[in-house]
Amino acid sequence: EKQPCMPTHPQKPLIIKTGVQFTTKVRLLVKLPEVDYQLKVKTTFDNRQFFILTNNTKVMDIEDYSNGCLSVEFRHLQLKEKKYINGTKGNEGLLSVTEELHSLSFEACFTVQGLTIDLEICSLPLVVISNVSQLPGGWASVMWYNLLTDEPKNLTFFTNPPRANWTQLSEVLSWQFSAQAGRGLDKEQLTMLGEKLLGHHVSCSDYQVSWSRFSKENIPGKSFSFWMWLDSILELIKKHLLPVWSENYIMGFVSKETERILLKDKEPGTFLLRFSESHLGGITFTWVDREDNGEVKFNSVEPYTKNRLSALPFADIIRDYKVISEGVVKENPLKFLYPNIPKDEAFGRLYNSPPSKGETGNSSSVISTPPPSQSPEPPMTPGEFNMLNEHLCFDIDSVSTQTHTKYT
Amino acid sequence: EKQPCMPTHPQKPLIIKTGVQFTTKVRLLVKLPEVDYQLKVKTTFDNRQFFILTNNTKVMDIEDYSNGCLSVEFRHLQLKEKKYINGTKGNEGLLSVTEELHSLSFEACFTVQGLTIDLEICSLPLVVISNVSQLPGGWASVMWYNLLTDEPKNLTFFTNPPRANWTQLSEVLSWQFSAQAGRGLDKEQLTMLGEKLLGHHVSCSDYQVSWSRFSKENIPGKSFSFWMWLDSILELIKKHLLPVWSENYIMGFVSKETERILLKDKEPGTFLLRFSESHLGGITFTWVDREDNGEVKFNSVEPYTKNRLSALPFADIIRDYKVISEGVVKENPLKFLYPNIPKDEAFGRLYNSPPSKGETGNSSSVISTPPPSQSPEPPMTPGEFNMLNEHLCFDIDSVSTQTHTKYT
DNA sequence: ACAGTTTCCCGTAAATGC
DNA sequence: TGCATTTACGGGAAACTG
Repeated sequence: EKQPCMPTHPQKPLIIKTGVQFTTKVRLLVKLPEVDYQLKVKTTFDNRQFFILTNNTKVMDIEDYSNGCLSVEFRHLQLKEKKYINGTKGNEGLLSVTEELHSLSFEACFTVQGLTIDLEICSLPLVVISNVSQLPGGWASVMWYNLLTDEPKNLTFFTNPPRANWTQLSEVLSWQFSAQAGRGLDKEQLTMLGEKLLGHHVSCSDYQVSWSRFSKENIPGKSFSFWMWLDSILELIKKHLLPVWSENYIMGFVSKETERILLKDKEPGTFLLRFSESHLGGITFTWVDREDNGEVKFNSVEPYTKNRLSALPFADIIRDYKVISEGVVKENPLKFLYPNIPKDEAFGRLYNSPPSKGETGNSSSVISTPPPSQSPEPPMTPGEFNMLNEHLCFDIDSVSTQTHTKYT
Repeated sequence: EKQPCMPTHPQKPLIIKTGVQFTTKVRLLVKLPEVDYQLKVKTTFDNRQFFILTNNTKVMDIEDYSNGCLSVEFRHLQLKEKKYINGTKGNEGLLSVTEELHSLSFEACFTVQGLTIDLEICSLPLVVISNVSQLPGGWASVMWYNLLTDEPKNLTFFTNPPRANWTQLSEVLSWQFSAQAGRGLDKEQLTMLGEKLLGHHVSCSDYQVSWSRFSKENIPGKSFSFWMWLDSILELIKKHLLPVWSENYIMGFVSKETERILLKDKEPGTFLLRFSESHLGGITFTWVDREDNGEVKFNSVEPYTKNRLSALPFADIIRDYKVISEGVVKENPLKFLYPNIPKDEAFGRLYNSPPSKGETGNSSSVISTPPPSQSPEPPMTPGEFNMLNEHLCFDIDSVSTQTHTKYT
């Protein structure tokens, strides 16, 4: 048999894609008095809509490392959709796929001292998707559930999802960046996000955000929701901007107005990096310049998307950027990363390829001090997050209402 | 049932990837006297190594358009490898996967006028692969087989594959470019290829090329074979250079020496486009320049690969190319496409995006006359090629030795 | 250890279904 | 018809296997 094959989407547990292998583990916390026969556990999925393609029964084993408690790990489980479920779908058609919550159940039956014990336990709510394009939507659901309820198993949560306080939500968002991209969001960045989501109410009081506003309805004038937009940025960072982001060189979330306010009094050639608000997964830079008549001028480039960034890393783009106007090539207009860090001091050690053939650009390796990192407390702590990441992990006796005991 | 889902790799018939759907069709050319019952056909694959996952039995139908002859089209067929075939693999382990030839068989049995007729027919040799990365190798096999034998079914062809005359082979190669990229190869291009493959013997006589030299052994000093290299170029053209190639603006196959001979007496700024010989799927340009002291100088860029070309189309790269040396930006050094076509006249109408922000570059749309196209006769004509492309198509009575008749 | 081969699965495009 | 969802499969990478 094969070995590792981690669960689906290592960064996003509790989301299972049909046809893709996942792993789950059950541990029996109560110590059974001398169960000398093999304790079989059976996993089943949901009620109607999906089923487990692969072998779903295994025998519990003593965990070698810990104190002899029994556990089973199911590997290579795979979900498939049931076809022809007499007409209607399992869940009411009002919810989107990523709002439908499912659960994995584990059953075991054994006899101790004349008692037949029937254990059943089921997982936290799971989201099932059929394509990775549904992953952001699924993850939005997991976050919302996690943030707003303590119920271990409320599969109808999204029929009437509660609102979230912006304070709580912003912590979750910062945590996403922290856990996935190595650096959370600071107050200013969160303020911009809050205003984007709620208008300028944020400052007044602790406003509430609806589920729909967060991840279902489109941002006015755009063709994507707030979360889709934010997640596209997270993905861009993960794939192409990790060092630049974790060094805190990307201000990222700044409105155009704020950007101008920040830049206008700065040295010409001062620039900052921000994420595109009009396109998914784009990053751009804006620099300030002074006209001959002394007037302040702002310039930006078309956002760079993953396509362009996979051809040339962002740091190199910054190093090599040139403006050519009216047939004259000017020198690189990017001089100081806001507020006033000389470009090469900030990006020097992030440059990758040598400057493109015959290019200017100083690639000396000035080492910049990594700025101090600090993170707020999130609703889901990084420890919890990591644990979830490890496996979908359940402890049988922790959900005691699920344990039925009957007498022989 | 679903509809189109063409066979695997539309451009490369006779290659089937496991787990990917393909289509095949059988037609009964003899007109049967009044067969009033349903004529069932069964498809089977090979003997040992693979099997057809999906439904493999269908009833023949009268083709609506033609003259009432019977045919079946199998759709959504899928191949899967048989596991545990008692120790050894089906074919001797000496051959690589792409050299193992397989066949699809069709069987039908019916009774006419007291005779039980047992029809069996089988396909041309097929190559089975498990990953698209094996496609070039598989296609090499198909070409070699097609070029060097007329036997309809010699599954052991590659245990001792014959050599090919360079004259024949070069026609096949040109045909690949013609069929897949819209323009074949001219004499000069083929000469360069011949020399690459055989050293400088080509000119002397009609040299023979071994199968191994063509697609198995690496080019000296490289980590890929001749065909892998050539096919990587074909793929690059198909994906990123189609218009430029079909307009004949890519000389492509020129040795560095020839390149210098061609360019040295030309106007400074004359450039030509050639494919990288050191890396798979790369294209570069070389231009001639004159130093202050009058000495001729040649410059080239690092090859552009699919990654870079998917970020910016090649024509735009040529338009926007600038050299920056010692802090001074010079104007675009590319002036005339060899021999003497003004750059914008050649590429003008192929420019895509507007020149990058504040860029020079004349994007006026000068229409260039498409150069006359001429193609040599190939071993496999384009008509034949297209027919193969349509479906794997067999006519039952065309392989009469496969028809067994027995009496009741 | 390693090369040839297969498996895995993301991400895009196309097909399907509602 | 249009949108939500699923299926298809190329392509890169990891896993497997002799």
